[in-house]
Amino acid sequence: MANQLSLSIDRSSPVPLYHQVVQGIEAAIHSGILEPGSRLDNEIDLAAQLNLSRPTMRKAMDELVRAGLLVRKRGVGTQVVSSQVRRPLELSSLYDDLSNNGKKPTTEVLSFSHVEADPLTLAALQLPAGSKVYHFTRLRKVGGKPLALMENWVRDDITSIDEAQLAKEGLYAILRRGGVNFRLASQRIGAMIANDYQAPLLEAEAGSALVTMERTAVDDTGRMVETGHHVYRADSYSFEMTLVQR
Amino acid sequence: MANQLSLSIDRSSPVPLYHQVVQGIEAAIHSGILEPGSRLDNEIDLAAQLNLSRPTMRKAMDELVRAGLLVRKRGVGTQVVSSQVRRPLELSSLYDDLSNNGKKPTTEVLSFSHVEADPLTLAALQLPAGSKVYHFTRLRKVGGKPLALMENWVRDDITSIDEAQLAKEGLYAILRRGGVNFRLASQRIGAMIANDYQAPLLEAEAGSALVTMERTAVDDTGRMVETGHHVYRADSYSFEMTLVQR
DNA sequence: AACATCCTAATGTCAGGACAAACTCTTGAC
DNA sequence: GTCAAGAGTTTGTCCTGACATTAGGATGTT
Repeated sequence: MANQLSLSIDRSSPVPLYHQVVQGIEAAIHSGILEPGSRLDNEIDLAAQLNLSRPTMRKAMDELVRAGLLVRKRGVGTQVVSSQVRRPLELSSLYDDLSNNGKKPTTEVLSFSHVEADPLTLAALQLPAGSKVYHFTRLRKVGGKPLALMENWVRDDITSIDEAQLAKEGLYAILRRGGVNFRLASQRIGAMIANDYQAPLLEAEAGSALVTMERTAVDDTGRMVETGHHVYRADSYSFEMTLVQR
Repeated sequence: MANQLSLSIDRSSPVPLYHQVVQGIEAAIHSGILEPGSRLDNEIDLAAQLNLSRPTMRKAMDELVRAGLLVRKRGVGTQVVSSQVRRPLELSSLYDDLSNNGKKPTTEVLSFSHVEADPLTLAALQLPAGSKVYHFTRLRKVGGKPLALMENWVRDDITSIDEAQLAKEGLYAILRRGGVNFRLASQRIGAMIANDYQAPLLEAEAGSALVTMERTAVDDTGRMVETGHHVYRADSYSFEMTLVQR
């Protein structure tokens, strides 16, 4: 049952070999060369076809299994999963998500200040008393229609932020350029009713449904970098994700 | 900087060695033996201390990094992450989540039928025309208070389901006992306003906010097993999750 | 024809080694 | 005193090899 998925591996590339394999198989699945449900060759043959060792091949397949694209069964083989699934929720900003989907988001900075953090923010970011933070609220629109109302607090000892930057690009892009390597974020998603402040800004009726998200992001040194409270129009936004059993 | 985390590895156990290490370190972190921010010994020493090879040790640490408990940096070492983060959203049912938190959920079956699937359900579960499915709605309460209203469709060629079972335990427990090995699920979380049907059942006022979730679950053979539409009282439920950068 | 048993194929686990790349700290030069 | 070069440490990648475990088909027996 040969399944020639003619990938090419570039051994002089700085991209690790197993990651090249991941990208190759991912592309083959998304382009339809590998159909949902079809079986792959066994690991040993695949490794031999690409002149790789089995551990390297396995590491690549491990990632694809984790991502939910492949399913392995001992004694049987490896199959392309029935597809129709989305990528897992990524550690990215709304701005990135929209840009990647070809949309053109615009940002309106409603307020911006550099102030001493209130006790709740100190706790959320685990900062010592008296620390200053950036505090700002933004309104994000897509195609002229309001989508999200975002309030954020960011520690100020990483990179400086100004209002003009925030209007031009996403918060995460600014922070990444400031040297922040995000590692993880914990977030909570819920719902609420639009209040009298939110409704007109989002051009929604008072009493309509909003999706709420609270998030705190941590960088690779363990610092809490950013915390925020966002609300989205429920008729225009929802969170999609894929859960993988481990 | 020795960091004796006296784990014991049982080589005669059927549990893989790397998984024993994962459990051991996980326990050490949760019990506070390994404090947040503390550095672990390097991989080679750790492997030697436990009489393991480096690849085995690395595989264990890979899992912990993926789970967000550890952070590695080349040339520097491995640290316990600042903690305070929750476990990732698991592929589990509401019933399991509540039971694990010590709550005592009760389930009321509002409707139950075994019927031909409508076109939307056929598409969601990728079934051939004319297939029959179980269709039921349930109301879940905790401490006597309504929390969730759940409508589900389940394919009928896996295991039989009856009303009495659904009142006693969670859907996923029934399916797992029927031989289903869940692999992944894709879900969408959003918000809506309680309508006249939902509000009285959830003992909420009409017009109050609800969290909505739509989910389709896939087993290890690639079959779409179950799809459902759930709504939760926004004042009693929200989705918490940890996102890990990869 | 039905059933239990063996065999094969595939993934799962584990070992040991080698070199590359990145970060830190020290040392040295200016 | 400041900056740059280098050494050492630690993780990242990749290889070869071996055996265990499981699923499913083939085989043989009753």
